[in-house]
Amino acid sequence: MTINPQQAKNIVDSSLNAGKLCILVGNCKVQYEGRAASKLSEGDRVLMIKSDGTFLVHQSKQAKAVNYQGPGAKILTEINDEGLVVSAVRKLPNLIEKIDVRFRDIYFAEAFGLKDDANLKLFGSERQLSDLLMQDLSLIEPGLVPLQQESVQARGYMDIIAQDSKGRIVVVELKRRIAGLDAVTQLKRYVEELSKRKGKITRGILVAPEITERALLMLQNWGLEYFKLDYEIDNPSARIIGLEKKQKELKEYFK
Amino acid sequence: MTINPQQAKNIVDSSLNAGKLCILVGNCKVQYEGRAASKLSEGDRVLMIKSDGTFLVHQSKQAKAVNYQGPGAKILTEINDEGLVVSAVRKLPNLIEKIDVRFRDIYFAEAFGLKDDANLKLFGSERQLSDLLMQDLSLIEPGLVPLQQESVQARGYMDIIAQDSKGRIVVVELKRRIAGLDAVTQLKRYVEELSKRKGKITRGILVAPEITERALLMLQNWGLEYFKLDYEIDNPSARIIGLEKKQKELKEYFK
DNA sequence: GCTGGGAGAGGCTTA
DNA sequence: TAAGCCTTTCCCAGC
Repeated sequence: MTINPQQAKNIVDSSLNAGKLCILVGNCKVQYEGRAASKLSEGDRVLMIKSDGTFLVHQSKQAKAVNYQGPGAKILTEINDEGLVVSAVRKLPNLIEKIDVRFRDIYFAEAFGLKDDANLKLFGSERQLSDLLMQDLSLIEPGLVPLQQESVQARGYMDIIAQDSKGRIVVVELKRRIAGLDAVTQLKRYVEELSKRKGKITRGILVAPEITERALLMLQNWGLEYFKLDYEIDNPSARIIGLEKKQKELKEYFK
Repeated sequence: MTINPQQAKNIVDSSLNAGKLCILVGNCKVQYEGRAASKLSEGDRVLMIKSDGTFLVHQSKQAKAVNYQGPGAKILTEINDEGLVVSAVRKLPNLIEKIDVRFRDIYFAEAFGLKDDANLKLFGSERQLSDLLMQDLSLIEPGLVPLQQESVQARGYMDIIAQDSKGRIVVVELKRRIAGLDAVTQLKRYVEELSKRKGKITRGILVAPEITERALLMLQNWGLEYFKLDYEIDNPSARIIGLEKKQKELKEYFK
C-alpha cells in the first residue's frame, strides 16, 4: 500500500498552511548538512512535522530522533524523478542547516489539527536541593556562612562561596548526581582561582549523592573534601535526609 | 471522528506483540512519576510507541517530547470508565518510573511495521578526525610516532599517545570544536597520569579548531601546547586542511 | 539582539 | 554494569 507522492505533497503543504501537525511514514533516505553532516541510507521511518517548523525523523528504535530540526525551520516539499522530497531549512548566524528526506515509498501521510494549551507542571525537581542547601549551610558544617555577594546562582548548578568558623574561604560545589573526575577538577580550579585572588587558604567541598572511586582518590590527593548528600523526593517537594562528611582513612588505602 | 477505546487498545497490544511501531493521536492527560513528577492536563497529543519500548508523548510544538521513556520500558494498556490508559513502566535500581497517558478521545491509532537496518553515518565526528590524525601524526610534528599498544587500549580514553623524535611521551587530545577550560584540564590530567606512570617527561598537545582566551592562557601556564586544526567536511569524508602550532608570543600579553 | 564561553544533562561506548 | 566523555546543547553575561 503506497500513497501517491503528489497526494502526500498536498497533505504536507496544506498541513503547514493550516498550522497542523503532519506525520509521514515511508521508506526514505535522509541527508543532513549543517553544524555537522550525516547520511542515512534507505529504510522505513516516521517523519513528524509540527506546526512551528519542528522536524523529526524517527527510526523504529531508540528515543532520539535520528535527524531533527528545531522550531522555526522552513519546510519545503518537492517532487522529483524518484519521489517526494521533504526538506527542513534553517539559517544560523553564519551557516545554513538543511535536512532532506527523500521518500521512495510512502505508506502513510496525514495531518492532525491538535488543540493543546496545557503546560507541563514539574514537581519535586532536584533543583530544589540547591535552595535547601543555600538556606542552611550549617547542614554541611556548623559555623559556615555564605559570602552573599560572591555566590553565583545559575540554572542547574550552584557554587556557593562561604566562610567557615575559622575565617577560611570555602568553595562548595553541589552535584545532583554522581560526581566524576570532571567535577573534581572543576572544584580544584575554583579553589585555585579563589585562593589566588584572595590570597587566603581556601577549602573546597564537593557535595554529591555519590562519587566515583577514582574521583574520590583524586579529590583527596588534592586536599579537597567530599560530603555525601542523601535526599528523597517526596512530591511535591524534596527533602535532605542526611549530609555527612566522607573521607577515607589513610589506612584504607593500604588494606 | 473518534476511535473506540477497545479498538485502539487492540491496535496497541498487537503492535507490541508484532514488534511494530504504534502511533496514537488524541486528547489526553499525562502523568509522570519517578525521579521527579509531572502532570499535564488535557490536550491533543501524539503518542509514539516503538518496538523497543521507547515511549514518546509529543505536543503540537517544540522538538522535545513532553514526556518520554527510553528503550526497555514495559508498556501496559487498560480501559477504565473514562477511556483508554496507556502506561510505560520502567524499573530503576531503587525506584519505579511510570508514565500514564489517559485518553479521553482517540482520533487516530495505527501500527506500522518498519524495516530499517541503516545506521546513521556522521561525518566530521571526533572519532573520524582522530582516525585521520592517527594515520599521519606527522601532520602535527615530524618524527611523531604512535605508541601502538598504548593507543589501542586507551582509545576513547586518551585520544592519541605517541612518542616524539626525542623519545618523549606525547599525549594528543583532539577536540572537534572550540576547546574550553575543561579540555585543558582534561589534557593536564592525562599528562600528569602518564608522566607519573612512565616516569618520563610527557608533553601534552591540544588539537582543536579554536580555543577560548582563558583556556589558552591556562594551557600555556601549564606548559602544554595548542595546535590549530583546520578541516573541512566534504562528504562522504572529512579532510584535514591545515594543522599549525599556535603559541602566543609573550609580548602579545603586554600589548 | 547577538555572540562568546562556561557548564550541564543525557545518551553512547568502552572497560 | 560502571564510568568517562561527547553533543545538531543551553543559558547567562556582556557588548
